[in-house]
Amino acid sequence: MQLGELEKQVLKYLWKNAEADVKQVHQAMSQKRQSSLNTVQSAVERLFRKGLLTRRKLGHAFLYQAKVDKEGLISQLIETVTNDFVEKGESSLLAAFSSVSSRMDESELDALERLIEQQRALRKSQ
Amino acid sequence: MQLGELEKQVLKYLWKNAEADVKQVHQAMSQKRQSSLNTVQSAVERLFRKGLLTRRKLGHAFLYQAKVDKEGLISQLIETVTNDFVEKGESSLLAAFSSVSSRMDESELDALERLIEQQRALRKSQ
DNA sequence: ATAAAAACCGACAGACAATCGGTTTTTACA
DNA sequence: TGTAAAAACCGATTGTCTGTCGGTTTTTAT
Repeated sequence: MQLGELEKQVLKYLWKNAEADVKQVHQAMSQKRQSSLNTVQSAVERLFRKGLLTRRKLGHAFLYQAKVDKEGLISQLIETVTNDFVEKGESSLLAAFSSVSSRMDESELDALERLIEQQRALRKSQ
Repeated sequence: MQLGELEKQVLKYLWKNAEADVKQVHQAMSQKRQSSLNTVQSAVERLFRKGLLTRRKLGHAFLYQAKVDKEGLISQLIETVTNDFVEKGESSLLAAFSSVSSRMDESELDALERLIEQQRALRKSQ
């Protein structure tokens, strides 16, 4: 999946603000760029068509909401860019990890290990 | 960085075959697609301009070689797709990891942990 | 010197994001 | 219930990037 700059900004906004209509998104975007309302409308609709947003009608406007969270999207993007380089049968996420691990320094490896433990603890408790 | 299908295939070929000229690459590509020699030439040059290949003249042809290995490229791609979603100061690689870890199952977590240990062992021995 | 081989140049088509003007649809309410 | 305003939707344009090649220039072996 291919995301443009404006689309990413919209997503980031919707991760911080649970629901918003196009007007609000446009308002927020105008901090960083001066896109017209229509431009923002297009970007939001593109994201909706891509399945990254949900929406519901409230009054006369749609309220849009992020359908995937940041972590989910990043995972998805990683799988996308990784997939083509992974033999079938192999987990592309794991392959990605092994690609990256050699580029990490000691402290990052430590942090990563802690992450794994955290993840395990989280599962035990549920 | 944005890579097309043909470009990816060229890279994969050059990872398996240390050095090759355009003719050889074209030869290899013709297994999977019937691009003209010129088309392959363009793709190879684009990769060269992107800094993903090196080359040296041998006889009357350039011999091209992958400059990054598969792991390096994947890391780079992950950083690219991740960067925009990561607060500055935060390691985007680590952020990517934490995004993905919650999508992994037990066995993948185990495998990941083994990878970390492997990585550490590798470092101690060098 | 020259012919063959390879590199290089330029052009075009097809995706896709950003952009926005203009039209249609919807809805609140006078 | 007719209408104005708001929002959605449509269509067109621009710019970037990949795939695609034809044609020209450069290089090199003989």
